Amino acid sequence: MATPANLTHPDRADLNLPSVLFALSDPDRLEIARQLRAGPLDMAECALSNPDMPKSTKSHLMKVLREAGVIRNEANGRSRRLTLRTDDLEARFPGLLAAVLDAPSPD
Amino acid sequence: MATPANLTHPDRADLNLPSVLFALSDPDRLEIARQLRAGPLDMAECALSNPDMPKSTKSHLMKVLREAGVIRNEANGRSRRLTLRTDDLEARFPGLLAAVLDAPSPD
DNA sequence: GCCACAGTTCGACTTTAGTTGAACCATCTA
DNA sequence: TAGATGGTTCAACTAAAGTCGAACTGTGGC
Repeated sequence: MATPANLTHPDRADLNLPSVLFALSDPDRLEIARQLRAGPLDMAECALSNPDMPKSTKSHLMKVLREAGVIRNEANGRSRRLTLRTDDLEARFPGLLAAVLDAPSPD
Repeated sequence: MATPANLTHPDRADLNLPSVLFALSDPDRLEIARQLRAGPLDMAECALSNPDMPKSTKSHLMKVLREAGVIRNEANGRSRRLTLRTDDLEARFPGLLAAVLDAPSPD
């Protein structure tokens, strides 16, 4: 199996619209994407609605975003560097990311 | 219960981003939204990937789109008139609908 | 080396979403 | 007003997604 240190990421050409929309259709995952808009963050810096969320659950959220191609998740010392795949998403789905992240939510 | 003839639709102000993204994250539902882009259609005119889909399943797809506020579903004689809520979506989530419907999909 | 740390993965479980036949409800037509 | 038509709703089931403790892995500090 893939070692935890080397996670797989879909190629830009393989980004799939339904998967991206699904990944962003969860309030927690959407919030993560919004936080990453200003630049990469280490995983521990990513604040969620529920600060007591178990790390396995948080890791799962990241997995869904990563497998959809919304974020990159790379080893960074003992931590994890999370990066929004802005360029890839813009190239494949022009205007989509901005429209989603700029949209009012929850209200 | 609400009679089949009078379905409820969320107000523009109540449109919720995660619900809209979720509704559009299914290939069949996305396809329906795309078909409605050119203008309203009667339900029977809406062609799906699987032409043998049971009507209860098709009705369910419409329900998800309607409850998310993506489409209107109104009585039209013995049929149903489906309308994309373009203006409401644009007002609440500017650029989102166009970005989604213009995006390449499945490839 | 050993240990603490930050995160991933696994496995079992709960929850939510999708699927479908059957019953039902309006509407149109004869 | 009876029957056919086009759809919704219900109920029961299947499938998929979320949750989270426990075990595991790579890294850094001592």
